[in-house]
Amino acid sequence: MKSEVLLIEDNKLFRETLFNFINSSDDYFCLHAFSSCEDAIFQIKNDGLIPKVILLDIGLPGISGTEGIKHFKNILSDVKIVMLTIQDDDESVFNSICNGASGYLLKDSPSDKILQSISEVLNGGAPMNSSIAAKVISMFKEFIPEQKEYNLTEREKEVLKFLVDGNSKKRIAEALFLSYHTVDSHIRKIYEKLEVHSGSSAVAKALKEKII
Amino acid sequence: MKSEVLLIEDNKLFRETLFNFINSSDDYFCLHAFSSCEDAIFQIKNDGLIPKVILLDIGLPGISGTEGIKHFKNILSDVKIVMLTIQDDDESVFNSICNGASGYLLKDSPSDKILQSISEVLNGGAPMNSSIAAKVISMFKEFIPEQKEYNLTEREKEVLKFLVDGNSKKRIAEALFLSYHTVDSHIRKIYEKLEVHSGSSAVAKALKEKII
DNA sequence: TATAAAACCACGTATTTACGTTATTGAGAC
DNA sequence: GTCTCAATAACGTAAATACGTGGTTTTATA
Repeated sequence: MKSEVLLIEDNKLFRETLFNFINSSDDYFCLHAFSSCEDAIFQIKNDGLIPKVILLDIGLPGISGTEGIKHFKNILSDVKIVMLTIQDDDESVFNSICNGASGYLLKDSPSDKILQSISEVLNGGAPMNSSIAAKVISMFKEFIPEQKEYNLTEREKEVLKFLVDGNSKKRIAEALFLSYHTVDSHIRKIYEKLEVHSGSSAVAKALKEKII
Repeated sequence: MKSEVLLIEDNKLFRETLFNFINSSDDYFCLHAFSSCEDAIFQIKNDGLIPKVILLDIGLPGISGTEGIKHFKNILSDVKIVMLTIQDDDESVFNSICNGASGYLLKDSPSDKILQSISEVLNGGAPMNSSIAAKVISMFKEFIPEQKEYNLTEREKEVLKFLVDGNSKKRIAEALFLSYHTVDSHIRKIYEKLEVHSGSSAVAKALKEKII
């Protein structure tokens, strides 16, 4: 049985071309093609459409593609979303990922790529070309701070974890079967090495710099 | 002029096959193929090889591919690295990205994909198949926790920021020209809303869930 | 085998925190 | 026009914290 694909694209020519192309394929059919998220959301809610895949233009008037993802994920929990994008809109690609899009298809992709992408998202993949992938990697890399080395010992890291989890010295001592004083002295060492003077600061540093 | 590609792969058959294949191509040549990072590093340092691209097996004895990236990036600042990988080693893929690899090539990729990947990394892309891309996205998504809504007021968020920066109530009061008691009462509200009972816990929650 | 480092423990104390309770003022909601 | 909530402020206290200063034992490692 063919899987239903839903298309949302404001450019009439592109929409109709893509619509016809998908319907001429062996594996997919496209019952509806909309020019806005609003229209699509309305129809999904009223007619109970349950598409497997949505091809969603990233730059739409009204509710943008990026925003639309959230709505569609909300009303169609299992739907896979492939963004239709042009090169060079990092911010949108990033936000689309955050909102739960699966794939990224350049609007000028050859038509076989389009069917291939649909098939790939249905198999749990995240199709995107290498240039978009490079952007994704570079954007996400900013979220992974490279950690400085504070030369914490294993024990100190262990205690620090407990601190991060909000435990008091007393509780840590109990959990590790140690005297309160020992925990206290470990924490002093931690403060010294991290150059802080309070538990909160230690926790902040541990989390910000991914020490733990 | 052909671009030099360096190959590091411990499986003899695969190494030689790939070596010959690349050398039969129009655009690239492979002067050297090594079976370990150690060998490659030694030769690069001694013979002054300056490859443009390194095809690097992820699972190598001795210095692993993942670790090797750091060495190669160190001695060859402009080199692009494409990892040769088998499916299902999330951890390695993730670490490779962190260490600066650009592309990911499945070992069973068709040979034209190999040349295409080399060309793509040389053009700044990050070639990878959709299944690896899906893994990359899901791994990185863990670094972007979606924030719950705790309904902190602007003032409370402001105070929380100061807490995260390691300030005591007294200092916060001074900084915001407030009475100690006011700050204290803001912090109580924050604790209540975040459901915590200490500054450390509030800081941890603020950072972990990107409230701030 | 010296010797450094880590892990363990203790006493004391000034300071800070967490939290119970109460209260005034102003802005926006209904 | 009342009512809720944010923001401000205060008093008190038990508990926890940060840190000075001391010590022992174990474990690498030079």
